[in-house]
Amino acid sequence: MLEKFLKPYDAAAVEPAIYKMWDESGFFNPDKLPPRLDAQGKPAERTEQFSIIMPPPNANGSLHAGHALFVTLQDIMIRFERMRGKKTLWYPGADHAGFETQVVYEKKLEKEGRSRFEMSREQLYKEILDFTLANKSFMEGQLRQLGASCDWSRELFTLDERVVKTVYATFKKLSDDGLLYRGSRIVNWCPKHQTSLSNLETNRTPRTDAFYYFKYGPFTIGTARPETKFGDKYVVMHPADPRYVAYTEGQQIDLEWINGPITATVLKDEAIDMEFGTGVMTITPWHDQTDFEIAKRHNLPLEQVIDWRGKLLPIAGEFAGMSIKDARPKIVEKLKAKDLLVKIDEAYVHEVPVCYKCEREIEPQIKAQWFVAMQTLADRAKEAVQKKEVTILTEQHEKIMLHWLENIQDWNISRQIAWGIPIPAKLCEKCNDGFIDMDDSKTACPTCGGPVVADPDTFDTWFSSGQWPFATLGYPDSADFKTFYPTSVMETGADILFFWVARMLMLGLYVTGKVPFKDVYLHGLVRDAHGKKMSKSKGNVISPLEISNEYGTDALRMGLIVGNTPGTDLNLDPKKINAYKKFANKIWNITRFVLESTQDAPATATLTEQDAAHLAAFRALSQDITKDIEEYRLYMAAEKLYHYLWDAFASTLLEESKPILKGEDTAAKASRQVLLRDILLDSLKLLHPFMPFVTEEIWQSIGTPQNLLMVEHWPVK
RNA sequence: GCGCGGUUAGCUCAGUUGGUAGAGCAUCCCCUUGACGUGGGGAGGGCCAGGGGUUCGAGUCCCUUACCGCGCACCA
Repeated sequence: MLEKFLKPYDAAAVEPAIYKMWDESGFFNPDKLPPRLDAQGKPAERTEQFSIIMPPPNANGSLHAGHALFVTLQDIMIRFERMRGKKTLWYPGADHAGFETQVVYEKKLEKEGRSRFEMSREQLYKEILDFTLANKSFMEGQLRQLGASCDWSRELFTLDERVVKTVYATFKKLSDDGLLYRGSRIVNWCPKHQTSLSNLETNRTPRTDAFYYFKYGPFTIGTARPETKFGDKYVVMHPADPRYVAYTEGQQIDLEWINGPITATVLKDEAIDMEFGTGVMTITPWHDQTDFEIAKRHNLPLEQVIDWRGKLLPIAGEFAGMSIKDARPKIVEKLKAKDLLVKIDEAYVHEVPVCYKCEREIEPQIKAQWFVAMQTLADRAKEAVQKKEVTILTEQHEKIMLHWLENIQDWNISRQIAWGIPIPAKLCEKCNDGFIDMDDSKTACPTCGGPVVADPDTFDTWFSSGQWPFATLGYPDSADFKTFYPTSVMETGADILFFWVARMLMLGLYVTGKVPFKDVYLHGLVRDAHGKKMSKSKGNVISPLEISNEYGTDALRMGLIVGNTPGTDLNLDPKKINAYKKFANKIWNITRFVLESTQDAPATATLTEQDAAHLAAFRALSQDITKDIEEYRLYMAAEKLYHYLWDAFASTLLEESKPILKGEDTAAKASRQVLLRDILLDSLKLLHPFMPFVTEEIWQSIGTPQNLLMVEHWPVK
């Protein structure tokens, strides 16, 4: 009887040593996994592969509960398949997380009273790189604490040269295939962060604003944004609107406007909603998507009214240089003084796009950017989903994905930030054209021969992240790519279904011709005990590392798994974690009892009829659990193990065993001893993917064969 | 506007292909029985949101209503 089982299980004391043992075994690396013993007991090669590419955590902060959840889910899958004899690769990485990290760093600068706009690009890049690399190693330590059995020898950073090369090759391929274009379009401009953003990086928030009605010659126009109206010289109405049949396309009308008399031109366009406002509007093509499209259709001039910082330009006359907020009431005041104000609707509820990071209102601006034409890519991805080349868990998310793919829009992949992969392109200073320059060799514009400068922009992080599965595995030639692509499962948060999963699917299919993963397992958000979203400002953030320290990583993992169905949110309650801490101790004590009771046990025995039935029931349960894991019902498998061990094994079987073990019937006693020992050993195997530390610790202590439990054979064929 | 979910015990949630409901926490009672008091044994508590339908049988499938939530979208 080992001394250590006389004391309660102390997770914090054993976990680091256990992890070290696994790590040093080399078995996280699929190339170093030990051979399997075949039916004849001979070593055999692992022929089937199983691979997961880890969603690379952002190297800009501490791991949060969502990270702990993905580590747990993926580690369970990997450990399960490794024990089942597959060649398992779990590929770890770290994400530079372009915009996200730059925002984090900018906040840090702000606290220090500094600003990115006061430093050179190079300086900013260098500082963020140092910051990121420091965080990266910190974060890796945390992944280890959570038990991640990933292959550290392969770890890749999203700014590593291999990734950049892959990304450049894809950029070039898109261009060669005519799927890439540079164009001046309306982009989502964040005046705080000074960059354009993709549609996914903006949120819409409902707001109540004033809606103004102004006299515009013979018309009354409605607007929520008087500050954009300075250059409005076109007045538009629906061609079928009976109220305005008297006016004809191209008709010119002299009228008094904000800063004096102007000549306005009448346009008819079907984009106008006759029901809205007065059915007449003036257009500001530089700052509105709809207006921009109308302007394009009618070939109208474009003029910027608001600058990149959100201040009015000289076109605004006396209001030039003012912020929107300051200018708006003054403009309205002036129009009122000129008797051009008709009325104000104070309770106009609409939704305005805001930057998803700073929540500042997005200012639509026209800017030349690189765009990827998405329709072809999306069509292929849609086909892959419909033909089940890739299976998305859950069906609900599959529908959401298809819906998104069907309504795909072109993707602006340029960002005006320093922290990212530079776009390998040059811009002409004369004709403003942009062109790809992969080897940085072009010195003149191929269109007009003008002088060129390097494109100062970087790629949207998701453009490179979208290529992560084949970038990590070394497309097209490496052995890893040939062995492990397509990967088995992509396990990630449902919240990045479009940002990441859809892009990986589209780009993976486009570049490699194959889906990047066969199954997609999406997890929901980890919320606090009451279902509230965790946030620093609410003060309800639960740190997985603290939980792990207090209750043990195994308990944390169980708390994250039991009751957590794919695609739905999970409430993390420390009380629940505590229940699984007790469970770890329960297993510890079960072991103690079995060890004490089986010291004089024979190696084998003929099972009594009753014991054979117990064993059969356990075998049936083991098969059930195996099937549950295969079909991604990890929550069911974990709960079944919990109940079997606590209720069936400990409370019932062990209690029932006490008289038998003390009894006179030696055959019955031997049978029961063998039964208890065998079930315990197999239970440890079944439980290992879920609670790797306590099971390995016990395995090492009672050590039948001196192997790591991590690479033992799964007890179900 | 279009699309997608949820509504099960006091609280937070499970319930795999339809076969008369489960967990954790909370509540109440009993137990210093040598594996474990981080325990053991037991109890209470649910017309599974309302209504309709399919079925021998529905929490589970279909329709509908109400409430809550989420995603997408260029209404000035």
